[in-house]
Amino acid sequence: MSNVVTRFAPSPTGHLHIGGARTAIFNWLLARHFGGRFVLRIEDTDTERSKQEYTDSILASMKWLGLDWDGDLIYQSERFDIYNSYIDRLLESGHAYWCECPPDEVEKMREEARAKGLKPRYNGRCRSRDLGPGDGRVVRLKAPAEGRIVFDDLVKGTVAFDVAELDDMVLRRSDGAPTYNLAVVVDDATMGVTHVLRGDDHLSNTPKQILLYQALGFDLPRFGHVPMILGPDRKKLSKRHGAKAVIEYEQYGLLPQALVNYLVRLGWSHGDQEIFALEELVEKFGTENLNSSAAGFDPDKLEWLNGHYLRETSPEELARLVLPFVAAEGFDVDASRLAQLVPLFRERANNLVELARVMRFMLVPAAEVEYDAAAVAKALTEEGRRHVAGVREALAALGTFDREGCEKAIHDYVEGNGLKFKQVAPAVRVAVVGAMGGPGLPDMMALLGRDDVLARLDRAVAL
RNA sequence: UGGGAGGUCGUCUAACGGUAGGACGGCGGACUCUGGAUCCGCUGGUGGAGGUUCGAGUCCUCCCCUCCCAGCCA
Repeated sequence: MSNVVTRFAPSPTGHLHIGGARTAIFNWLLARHFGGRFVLRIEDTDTERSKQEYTDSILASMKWLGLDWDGDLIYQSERFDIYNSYIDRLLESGHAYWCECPPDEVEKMREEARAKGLKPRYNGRCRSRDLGPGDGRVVRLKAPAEGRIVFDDLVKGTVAFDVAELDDMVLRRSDGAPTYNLAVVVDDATMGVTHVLRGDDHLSNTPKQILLYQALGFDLPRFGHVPMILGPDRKKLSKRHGAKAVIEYEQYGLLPQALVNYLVRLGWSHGDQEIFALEELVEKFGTENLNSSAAGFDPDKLEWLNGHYLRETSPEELARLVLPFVAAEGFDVDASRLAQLVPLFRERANNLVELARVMRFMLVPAAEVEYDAAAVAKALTEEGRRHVAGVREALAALGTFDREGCEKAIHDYVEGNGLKFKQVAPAVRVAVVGAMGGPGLPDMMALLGRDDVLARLDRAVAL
């Protein structure tokens, strides 16, 4: 057992989005690569915004992605006593103090600083007043007056901050609840977390947290700050860029391995390789090739990758996966039937919703086939219907109704009438499936069976 | 405004200071029914200006642009 411990610490204030998912994947891979532990911790210290429905959604998405965690799920809201005991220690050792300045007064200090072109922050008014506990009071860190904090970031290299830039952040709110920076330090230290991979929106929090590590006498973990995911236009990612929550990708018919592969490749590389199985990622992943510049989300590449995985999945597995999507279209089909269909149809879809859709004409009875008007106008002319009738007779006479037989029957009609396949096939195709597109005609016929095909051809002739 | 992080084809990502390549996308071709599959080809880039060097995407300086932080949110 390695001593590497990583964690993913989402706040249940929304569904898991791709930025968070990528962070989770990176941490999971690092732990698994080194045979270490991966901890899942729900950071619900903001009791107003945290919701159980989001916790449930996040857990479901983690499971869908295949990111299993070690040990019990941890909720910060259950550990307030622990955090507060550490805050008390900081008070005793002189690293923290009580402050009675209310939020609106602190905001005035910020405005004054802004007016002077300085950083907007708390000005330290209660710092030397030696106040004790009291209603409405908070506890603040007594940050050092001077110095530099330098650390070696796994992604960004050496990063330095001047302590003078930090203010005396709140550690305990006036309602007694601990704040994020205190809780995260206490948790990571007491859980033995060795590596903290997170978004670089927390880069500026790192010097504050290092001050806490030092004041509490904890060993520092290795920090790695991965860039935010942007839109393709390099602006902050939003829905207008096509970004969705993980649960929405699941509903959209994405395969988890495609999303994992795509997100890993968005900020990490292993030479020119694009496709990675999960086991391969576990084997090859490391922090060395994590990219320090922000990447833009590309829905087209994600779509292409998902199509690749659709084609790589076994027919039986794919049938099982697409079954709920077929059911959502209103069809009652068993998985063994779908396992026959999906090898043909997966070439024409890039996600499970599409796969269910492109197969639909194979799932309805002959009498309910919907005809595409443009296709009918183009192919089922009088001449076209004559061809359909002729092919119908050849098919009816077949001894064995299989793919080869169907192909031969069409060819026999074609050659017997001095025609070309392409003069006959479009009409037959529209007659059988109602549209111009789709897999090979003989293949589909064989899967529909003689009676169904003849009924479809008869119906088209009668149009 | 102050602090921090970044900038290679449209997007992702390679390139010991030594030939800027791969993938997706786009365009074209092949595939003797259709084609969202498959195969082949083309297109397309180092933000700008200086400097160091035999040689710079790579090192240095300035300018420009983007992102993040500056809640008693996380």
